[in-house]
Amino acid sequence: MPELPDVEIFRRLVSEHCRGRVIDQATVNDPGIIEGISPDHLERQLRGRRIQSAERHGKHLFIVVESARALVMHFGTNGSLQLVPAAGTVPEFTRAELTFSGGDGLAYVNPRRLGRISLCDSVTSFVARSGLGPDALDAGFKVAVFTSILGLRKRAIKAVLMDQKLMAGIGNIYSDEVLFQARIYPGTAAASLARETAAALFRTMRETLEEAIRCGAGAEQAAGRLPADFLLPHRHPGGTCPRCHTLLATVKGGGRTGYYCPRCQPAS
DNA sequence: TTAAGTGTTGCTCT
DNA sequence: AAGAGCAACACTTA
Repeated sequence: MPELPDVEIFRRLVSEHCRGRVIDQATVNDPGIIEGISPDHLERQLRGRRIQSAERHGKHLFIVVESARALVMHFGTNGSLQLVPAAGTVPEFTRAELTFSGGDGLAYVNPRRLGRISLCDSVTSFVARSGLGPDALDAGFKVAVFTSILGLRKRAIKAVLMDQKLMAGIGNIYSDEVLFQARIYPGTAAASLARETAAALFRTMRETLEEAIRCGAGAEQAAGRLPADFLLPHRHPGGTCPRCHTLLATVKGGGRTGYYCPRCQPAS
């Protein structure tokens, strides 16, 4: 679930509720979730430090602390971030937790343990080291860059949108959503899209992601608040197109299933 | 009860 | 060398 819009919601949660707070204690409940640093070391690095800001690049969340280092979080397939009130108990599957001086805290919850937490020196160095492409929603990511990325690829447009090394933030769910909104068949070779079609896709991609964020993204309860023409709530076996009610079709690729409307997104 | 499914990594094969 | 396909990771839900 956590793709760009979902992680952006987490970022705003941290920015609104944790910025300026002093980390009283960092607790690692599951050492398997921590990468490149010992839980002990991580706890020592964070204790007593103030949270400066929350940033995001693609599906990665960065909680920047005053030492100028940042806690990097990836949520895997179903992780989330939840505020824990001072008197509250931590949610099930909490793998790590930050406790603030007021007694309340922030829980990193991840049932399937597919996510990762690490520490980095800066967002830019982490992004460079990981080889991540530009954030799909970054203001500096211009349409000309997008079209040139597509123009070089013979792969399916869906695979290109999901490739974090080409651009960061879009996964299986939102690649389906974006292509549905743009009315493009997911298996279309990226390079075969006309320049104007690619430019329109770029705009649709940004609008769709922004709209998802506006609606609260991710969480199941947000599904009801999404625009009526969103594919997301319908992308399951037996689901029908929110526009023309045609039975949705699926396309396999990269070990996952893509949903699309065979009528609105015909294969050319 | 079996299988699919959200993402990433790393490996093999073409 | 790009790109396709697969298994692995752990667990829930249909």
